[in-house]
Amino acid sequence: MLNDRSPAFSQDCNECPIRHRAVCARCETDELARLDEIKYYRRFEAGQTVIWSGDRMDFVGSVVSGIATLTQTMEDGRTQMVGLLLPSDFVGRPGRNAAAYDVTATTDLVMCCFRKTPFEDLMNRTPHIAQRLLEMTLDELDAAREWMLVLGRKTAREKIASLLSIIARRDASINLRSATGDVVFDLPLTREAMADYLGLTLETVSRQISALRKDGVIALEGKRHVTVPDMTRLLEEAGDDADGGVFA
Amino acid sequence: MLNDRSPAFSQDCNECPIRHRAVCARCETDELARLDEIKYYRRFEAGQTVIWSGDRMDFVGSVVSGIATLTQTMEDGRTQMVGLLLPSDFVGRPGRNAAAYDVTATTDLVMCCFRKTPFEDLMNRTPHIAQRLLEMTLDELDAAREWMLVLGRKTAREKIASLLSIIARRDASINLRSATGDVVFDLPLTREAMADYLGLTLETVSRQISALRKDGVIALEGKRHVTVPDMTRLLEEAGDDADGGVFA
DNA sequence: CGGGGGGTTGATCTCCTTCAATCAACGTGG
DNA sequence: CCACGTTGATTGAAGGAGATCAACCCCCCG
Repeated sequence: MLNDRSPAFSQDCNECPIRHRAVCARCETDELARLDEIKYYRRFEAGQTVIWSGDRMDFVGSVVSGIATLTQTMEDGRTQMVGLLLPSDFVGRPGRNAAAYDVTATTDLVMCCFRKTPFEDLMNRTPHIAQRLLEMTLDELDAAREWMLVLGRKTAREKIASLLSIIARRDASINLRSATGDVVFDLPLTREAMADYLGLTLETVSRQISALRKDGVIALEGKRHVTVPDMTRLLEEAGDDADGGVFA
Repeated sequence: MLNDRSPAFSQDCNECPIRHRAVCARCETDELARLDEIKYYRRFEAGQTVIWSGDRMDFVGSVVSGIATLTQTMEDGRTQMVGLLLPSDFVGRPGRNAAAYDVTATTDLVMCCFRKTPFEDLMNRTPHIAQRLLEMTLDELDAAREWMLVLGRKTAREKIASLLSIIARRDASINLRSATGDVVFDLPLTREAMADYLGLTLETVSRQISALRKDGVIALEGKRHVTVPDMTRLLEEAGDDADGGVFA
């Protein structure tokens, strides 16, 4: 049961915060109207499972607000996060009946869902949707490949720095730079989730974050609130080219 | 310069070995004709670079025969393979001008290339191409995510077993099972390329292959020719569910 | 014959995991 | 209000999987 404090979201596409970035981004008014007919909102509390790998999936949808993760689990319990879903990201695969991964809400989550079969039909008749979905899927593929470099070749310290860079960059548009020019954000993940993301143990994550703090690369208030005094320095620590990005 | 032994491939789509699996898989005769107008074949020798990351890319295309790799490199030289391109796989991203990865031929390679701008135009007018490309991209994304689990959470031995399983499975359709039911194939990669694939060093690759041989999981003739007496055993070693696959 | 590319094997080192104790923040019930 | 349990995080000590450095082999080719 959701708590009473959750705001009553408008489901009007015109007021939708992800209107211009989600699968529906390129849709015209009439196309939007047809999507509207098959859509419904769903809410999940932090920690709740959206769907289990292998489960029948009768919807696809977009993250409207909050954060969700895609994870894979081996029989012996080892888990690896394979996707981090932020607002506007798409969940589900047209043409597939069962979920391929566990999807979990890591914060309170609102999703705009479409019944799968009608969505598939509509997609086949609406190039604007298919085009946008292709574009988004190609972006995700690039992100996954970037991530493969992180997982395969970076040290624990570089992995942490990479993750912090990604989070900082991802909501850079929305986000806060303090008056002094520092980059400031909250970690949306627990240490354990970060470990699952990076292929590490939560202890190593904790140690490396402490190390980055001691070395002045980041500052922490509480466990989650991060300040980056020098973004270039953080990018160097990540082993990335320290240029060309939003923060150059 | 290509050697004289390379066969003179027909460029007739009707005789194309990847006709039913590549981007053009769903095309009707007339659509195929239009693709034919903007296509040309290119050949590369084993070891040759198809394109460097960052280079201008004025074509996209399909692998017709041979194997290519997608790799990413850090400034200090660490490299990670992020894609393995087999016949029918697609190279390049519509809408992007520069290559995002190094593409290298690991065997002699034949590609069916399309001039990029005309291809993009055609794609926008031909849902059959866009649909197929979406499907292929989603498959690649799944493969990349599978790979992330391998990179992030598996041991060196499991990584090798996983790679062998993938190779065995990938050309299972084409491939050879000996009279005794053994699965038999040739490794298309050097030890170093395997290491770049798996986020290991080539020494570790060599050791783990030797270990699997000593333990009877695989048999080797020469360095590259592999026999798998018991596919289920190999899948167990890979840490995968030992069922549901082609070899079940 | 020499040389080089690809591969194997050995010895040592190190970074990360594993196991474990401790802590802070928070909620709950007596 | 305080004891208690829980959850998320930090820190320490010990061990191990894989990296690193190095020697050597095999085979092909000029």
